[in-house]
Amino acid sequence: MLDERKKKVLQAIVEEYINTAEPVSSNTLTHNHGLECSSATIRNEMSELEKSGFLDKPHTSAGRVPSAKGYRFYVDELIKEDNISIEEIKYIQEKLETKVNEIQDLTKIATTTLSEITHYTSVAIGPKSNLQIIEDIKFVLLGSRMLMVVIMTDTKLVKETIIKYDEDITQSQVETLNNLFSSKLVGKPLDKIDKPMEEYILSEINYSVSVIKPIIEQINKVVEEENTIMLEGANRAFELPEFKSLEIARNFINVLDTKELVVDMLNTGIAKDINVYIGDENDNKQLKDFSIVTFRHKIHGKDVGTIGIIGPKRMDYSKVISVMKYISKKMNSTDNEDEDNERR
Amino acid sequence: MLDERKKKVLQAIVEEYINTAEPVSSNTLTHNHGLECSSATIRNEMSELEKSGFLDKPHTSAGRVPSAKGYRFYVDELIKEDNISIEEIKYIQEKLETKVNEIQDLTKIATTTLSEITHYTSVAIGPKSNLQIIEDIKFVLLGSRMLMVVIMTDTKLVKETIIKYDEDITQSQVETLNNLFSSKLVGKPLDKIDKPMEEYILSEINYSVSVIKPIIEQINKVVEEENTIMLEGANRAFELPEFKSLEIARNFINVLDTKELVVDMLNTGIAKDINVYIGDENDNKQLKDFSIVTFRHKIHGKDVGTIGIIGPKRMDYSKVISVMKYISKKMNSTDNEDEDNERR
DNA sequence: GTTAGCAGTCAAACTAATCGAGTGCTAAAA
DNA sequence: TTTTAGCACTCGATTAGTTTGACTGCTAAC
Repeated sequence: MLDERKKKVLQAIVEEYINTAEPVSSNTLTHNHGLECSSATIRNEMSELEKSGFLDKPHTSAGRVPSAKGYRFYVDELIKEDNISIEEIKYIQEKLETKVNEIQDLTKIATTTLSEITHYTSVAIGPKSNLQIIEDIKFVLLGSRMLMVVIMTDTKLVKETIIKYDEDITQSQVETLNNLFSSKLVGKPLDKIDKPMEEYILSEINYSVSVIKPIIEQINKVVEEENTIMLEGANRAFELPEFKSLEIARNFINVLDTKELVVDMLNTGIAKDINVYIGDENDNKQLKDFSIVTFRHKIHGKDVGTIGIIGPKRMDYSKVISVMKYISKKMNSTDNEDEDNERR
Repeated sequence: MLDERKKKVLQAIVEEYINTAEPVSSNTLTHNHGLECSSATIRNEMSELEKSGFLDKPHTSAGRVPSAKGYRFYVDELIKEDNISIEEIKYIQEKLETKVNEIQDLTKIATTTLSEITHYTSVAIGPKSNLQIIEDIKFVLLGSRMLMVVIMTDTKLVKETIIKYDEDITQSQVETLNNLFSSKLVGKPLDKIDKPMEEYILSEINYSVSVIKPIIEQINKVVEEENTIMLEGANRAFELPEFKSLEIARNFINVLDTKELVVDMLNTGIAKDINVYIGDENDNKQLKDFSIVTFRHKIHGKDVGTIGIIGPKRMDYSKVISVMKYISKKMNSTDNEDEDNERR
C-alpha cells in the first residue's frame, strides 16, 4: 500500500508531532530524520500522503499533522520495537511485587504505575459482576443490629454490604443465614437474586420476612453497582499543550467525572490484548479529541478488571503500548505464581 | 467601623460581583440597587472602602471588586437572612430521608445534594480514626485462605481488610481470633496496635506467629489509612468564568487530585459550625484563588466526617452557607432519630 | 525520479488608532 | 457639611492595517 519511503516519512511525521505538538514541515524532516532526500521530495511525498488521507493540514502554509488514519497506520504497522527502558522495567517490577491481599489493590498499583511512567491519566474498573462465580458467602453480626454480608468470587473479588436492623439479630439466626445462603448461592454467578430464588429462600426459612427482604435487596444492590473507578494522574493532563483549549479541558473533566462514560470507555472493544482507540474511532463525541489505550487484567483467563490510559490523540503510542504490554505480562505472571501457590 | 451606607455599598458590590464576575462600577449601583444617591457619592464611598482595604481595583479605569477582607466582612456581618427556597428544602429533605445502612452512604448523599443545589464542587472525608472507639471486631473466613477482619466503631463506621494466607485457616482458629481480639480491643480507640499490645496478643495465642503478624500489620494499615475522599461535581467548576485562566484550572485539578491537599483543606479550622476560608486565608498557595466552606457531621457530638465546598472566591456565600446550615441541621436531626431508635 | 528555486499563501506577531467604561477631582447646589 | 453635576483623564479592549516568515506547490533543470 505505502512504499518504504512513504512509511518512513509518515513515521517521522507522527513521531515528530508527538514530541513537539507542532505541525511538521518538510524541512524539519530533512534535517533531523535520516531521510536521504531533499525537502522538495519530502513535500511531494507529503502531498501524496495527504491525498490518501494519512495527513492533515491545519492551513495552507503550515506543516502537516497526522490524521486519525495516519495514527492508526502508525500504531498498526510502524511501531516495531519496544520502547521501554531498563529503569522503567525495574520500577514496574518493584511496584508490582508489592504484596497485596486483594486484587483491587494490585489493580490500583498497576494503574498508578502506568500513569507515573507514561505521564498520562490512567483509569481502571473491576470486572462485570455476572461473569464471576460466587465462591463463598458469609454473614457477620456487628454489634447486635448491623449485619454484614461478604461475598467472595472465583476471581477473589470481595464485595461486602451492610444491613441495619431496628431489632436485635441473634447469633443463631446468623448461622442459619450462613447455611442457607451458601448452600443456595455458592457456585452460582454473581448476579441479582431473581424472584423464584427469593421465593425459595423465603420459604426455606422459618423467621421473619423483615430480616430476609433487606438482605436480598442489599445483595442485589451491591451486585448491580458498578465497581469503583480508580483514577490516577488526572492533573498530568493539564501539562499538555492541548489543554490550552478550554473546550478540550472541559470535555476531559466531564468524561472523567461521569462514571458511565468511563465505564463505557473501558468496556468498548474486547478483542485484542491491547486495544487502541484513536480520536473519533470512539463512539462518544466528547472523546473525539482523545485517544484511549486499554488492556484487561485476567486471572485463569477470566477478566478481573480493565485498565486504561486516556491522553491526547498525539499520544506517545509506542511508549504507552510497550509499557502496557509489560505491565500486562507482569500482572499475568504474578497471577500464575499465585495460582501455583494455591495448588501447592 | 463602617457606617450604614458603606455597608450597603459593600454588600451591593459583593453581590453584584458574585452575579456577574465583572468589576462593579459606580453607575451600576445607582441603577440597580436601592441606593438613594448619585454615582458620584458612590464613587466617594468606594474610594474610601478601597482605602480601608475592602475593595480592590483591577486597574484605574475599571470598576471595583471585593478584596478578601471585603468578602470576609460580607460573610461575617452582612449576610442576614437565609437564602434557601422551599423547593430546595424539599429536595434536601427528600434526599436525606433515603434509608442508608452506613454513615458513609449518608455522607455521600449529602455531598452530592450539596453540589447539586449550590452548583459548586463538594468534597467529603470521614473522621480521624483515633477519635473513634472500637465497638466490635469480627473475623470471617472466606474460602480457606482468605481472612477478613471487620471493625465497627462507636460512630458505626465499618472498616474491613483482608489477609491472604499461603496455608489453610481453620474455623476454630477463627473463633480463637474472634475471642482474643474482641476481648482485647473492644472499647479501645481505633488506633494502631502498639508493641506491648502486640506482644501480649502473641503471648496469649498458642499458634503460629505467621498467622497473627499479618493480621496486626493489616489492621494497622487500614487504621492509618485516610478515609476515602468523596468528590462531587468537579466538572461544574468548569462552567465558571474564572476557569478561563489555565493556571486557576490547573490549580483546581491539582488540589482535588492530591489526597493530602483535600484532607488538609477539610481539616483546617474546627471552631465553628460552619467554617469559611476565603482565598489566601488558606495556608496552601494553590488554594489562593478559591474559597472553601466546610462543616462537620457529628453523631453523639463526635465527628464522623467533614463535608466541604470548594469554589471561586466569588462564591455565592449566602446560598452556600444557608444550604449547608440546613443540611447540617438535618443530618444531626437524622442522627438523633437513630439514637432514639437504638435506645428504645 | 529528484531537486533547486521561486512565487504564492496565510497565520501569527506587531503597530497604531480609536473607543468607551470608569475614575477622580472640582466647584456648585443642597 | 454633604451631595451632586460635570468634565478631564486613564487605560484596557477592540479593531484595522502591516509585516514577517514558515510553509507549500509548482516548474524547470538535473
